[in-house]
Amino acid sequence: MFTADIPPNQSIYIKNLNERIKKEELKRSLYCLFSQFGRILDVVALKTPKLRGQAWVAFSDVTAATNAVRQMQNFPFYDKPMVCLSQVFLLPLSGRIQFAKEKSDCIAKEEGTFVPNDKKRKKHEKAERKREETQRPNTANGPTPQNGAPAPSSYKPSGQEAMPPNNILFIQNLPHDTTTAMLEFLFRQYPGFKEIRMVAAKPGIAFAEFEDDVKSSMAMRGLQDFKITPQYPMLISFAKK
DNA sequence: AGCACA
Repeated sequence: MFTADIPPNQSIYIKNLNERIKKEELKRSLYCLFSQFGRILDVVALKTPKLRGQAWVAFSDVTAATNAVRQMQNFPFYDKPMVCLSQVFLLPLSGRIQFAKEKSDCIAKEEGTFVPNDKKRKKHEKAERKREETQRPNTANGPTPQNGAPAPSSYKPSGQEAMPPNNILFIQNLPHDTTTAMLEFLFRQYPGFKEIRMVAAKPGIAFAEFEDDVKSSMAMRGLQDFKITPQYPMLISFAKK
């Protein structure tokens, strides 16, 4: 059963996020993290006192949202750093992802049922503005992503899709600052995951080992073309025997 | 802990 009595809908609500992450970074990370479940219409995160550490992700359909809630609940979250994009943030703990209580504005707008609520907005407007004024660059917190001008992706499909099934996957076209932890995060969602191996001397590629080739195939299907950054859809094939 | 979005 899902958390609480909120009926499934297109938007999910996430709480217990690391509050030190800047808003834009958090949104990008969540976008990256959840886009594996379907098309995302909007990610909302505010840093107001009441709303910090929380976020909403609106999907284009409830199936995607349902998968997101279900998968993330089964995820062995506890105390492991959650990694996405070049950002590491503390995970929401297991069970901290639910369906949103109310319809996201972006969805209401698509349906043509959107009605602005001035009262609520006015209140938060003030808080937001105040925050913006007092906000200063925050360098002391957490790792700073090293995203120096990403060279345009220079990958060419290598025809390895045709390799015979293998319990080990070969992953190409990764951003050069991809870490083992990021890939573990992505691949361990799939049953039978064993480990990620990267070679320091060869940036941009990695190996993901599964218990067998049926399980590795599932992960390949699920993560094929997953974009850790927008320019780099990952290219997954079976490793050479 | 905490359910919003001009």
